[in-house]
Amino acid sequence: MARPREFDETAAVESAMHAFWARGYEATSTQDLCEATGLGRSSVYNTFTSKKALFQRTLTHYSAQGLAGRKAVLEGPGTAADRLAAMFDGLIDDELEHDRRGCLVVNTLAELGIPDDEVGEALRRDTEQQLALLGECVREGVLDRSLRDGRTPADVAEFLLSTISGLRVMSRRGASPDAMHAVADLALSAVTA
Amino acid sequence: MARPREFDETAAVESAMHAFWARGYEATSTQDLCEATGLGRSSVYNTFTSKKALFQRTLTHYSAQGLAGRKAVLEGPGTAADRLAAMFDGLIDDELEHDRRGCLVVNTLAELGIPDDEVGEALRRDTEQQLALLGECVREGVLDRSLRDGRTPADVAEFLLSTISGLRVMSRRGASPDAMHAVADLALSAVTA
DNA sequence: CCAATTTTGTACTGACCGATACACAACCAA
DNA sequence: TTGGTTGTGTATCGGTCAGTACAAAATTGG
Repeated sequence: MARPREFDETAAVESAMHAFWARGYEATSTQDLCEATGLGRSSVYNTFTSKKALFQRTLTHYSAQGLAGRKAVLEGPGTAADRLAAMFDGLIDDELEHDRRGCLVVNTLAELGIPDDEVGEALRRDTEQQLALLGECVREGVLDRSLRDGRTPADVAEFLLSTISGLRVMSRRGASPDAMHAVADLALSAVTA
Repeated sequence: MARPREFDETAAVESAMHAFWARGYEATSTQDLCEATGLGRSSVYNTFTSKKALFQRTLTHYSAQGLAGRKAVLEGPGTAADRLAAMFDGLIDDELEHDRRGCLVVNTLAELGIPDDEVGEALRRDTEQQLALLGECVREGVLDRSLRDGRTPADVAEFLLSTISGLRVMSRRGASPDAMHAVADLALSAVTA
């Protein structure tokens, strides 16, 4: 047909994701994105149309990646309570490994809220899927008797997601791992049987 | 001595605060700040030195205001558990009244992390004071037997502050008041006797 | 080898960024 | 009234912003 790409599109999205993740949407310039991806301006705009469109791509990429990892933990072995504990441990480890950048979705929600465009849609979709995943785990926990009954799974899922967000913000302000583990433990104590 | 100011400095800080609060630090331009405060560029720079310095002023102003309000609730009447419940109710009402802008401190933490300057110092100071206030309330709750014993007040304070941050993010993504109340209630159930 | 098609590099666009220079207006002390 | 001092308005600074124009380069099917 014509001249082929000289780069891997997914790898470029991944690189752009790290740039946005580290600096936030507004503070990341198109120049930053070129340097992060190694692409020229032409290639960036030819492939991704605009800064916002590329950001939306990175968001959905981040979301899919994060959901897959979380799903692997929440559908793993052990009781639902065990799996939730593992999820929190994983989150804290992740923060320590990734320089306390927080969660791209949480950071974006705080910076932009839910904008009335595709970015907002991506944020909403991620939230819905997180809640669905957590809600399913809660339902399983009621059955395996590791989680308390009495609240709707949806409410407990909201509580867990809120705790996740709280931990992400906590990490962002540099709280100690011990403090974060204590918070996760206290949150778990509210839902375990 | 010389020509007097034609504006109230505190009122200008308050206006700038709302601009930063609504749009975030990076997305708020000096032009926005001039329009929000009603001042000319000269007056802004003559009075506040730089955009960042003005932002730091708005942060400390916001923090002092928020801490005063929270202190009034947490040192009010009733058991410690009652006061914590009132705090959460107040937070949710506040979010609904203020167009789900979240908390300026939480939004800034998510957007900037803890920068190595006076802004970072202001963020740290606010966190410390929030934790101190919450910790004191927890200590009182152990004494009046409305709160569970067994965790250190510092850990419980971290949990409560994390829940507050979580609720702020939750509000930012447009969660329903019912869902937020359910989260606050579940968090309270983890700490009440 | 040649057209057709797409990617790439370079240069550039107008707009806006944060910040400043400077003249002038407005006040106070004397 | 005058001199000193400070606030204000206007015009502007160099730099960077997101985005584009366009020609050269690289590939395919014919």
